[in-house]
Amino acid sequence: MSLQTLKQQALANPQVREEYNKLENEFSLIDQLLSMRSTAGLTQAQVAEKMGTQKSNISRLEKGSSNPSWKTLLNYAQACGFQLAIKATKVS
Amino acid sequence: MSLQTLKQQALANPQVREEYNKLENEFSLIDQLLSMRSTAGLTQAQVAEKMGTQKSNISRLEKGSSNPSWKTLLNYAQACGFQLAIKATKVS
DNA sequence: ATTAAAGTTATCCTTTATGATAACCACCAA
DNA sequence: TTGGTGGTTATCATAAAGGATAACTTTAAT
Repeated sequence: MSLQTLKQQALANPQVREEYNKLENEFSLIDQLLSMRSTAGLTQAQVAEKMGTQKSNISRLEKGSSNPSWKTLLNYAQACGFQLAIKATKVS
Repeated sequence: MSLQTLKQQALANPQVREEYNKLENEFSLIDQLLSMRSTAGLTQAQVAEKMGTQKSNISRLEKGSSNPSWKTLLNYAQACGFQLAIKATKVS
């Protein structure tokens, strides 16, 4: 059995799929944060300053070890010169 | 001077515009939550049950008086049968 | 090899989001 | 009018987010 089919079977389980989807979303969230800041050409310290906080907090945010609030996401995006919206897509 | 031009002038101020953008985003967030649940045809109590919480908390969430965490948004979306992503668009 | 800048990690403290419960309002059907 | 359903509000307790500071690692430049 290949890894692919193993993954398929695992994802056939609705419970597993839910967790998987959540993980995917978390990954993409962090990716988006990083990509916003890098295309803005800003350092963590610069973003922190614009947000009125500390660079260590930005690092914590970007390392994915936390669970940011919506307002924090908005502020971060704004500091990087972006506007934010959520995209909801029907699943299953 | 018309209301329109007054608004334009106000929005010409970067600080004002930042706040305005944040508000717009907050509105659209709540709209999306409501729309997810209504297209799913679920009651607050049903969503609450799927999320493992209480209907009063769902109400609080939807009334916009709070600032939900990303995971809370993911859970809510999932309970309504949606997947979530953030869309970042360059501004100004 | 040194230095400086960028990023990471740990810790403490304060604020706030979230869970839980209970009482309430609005509406509609029986 | 009564009962049921969907939604709201208030309050409390607890878990967790976010701010601040400091020490540390990594990386890049000279």
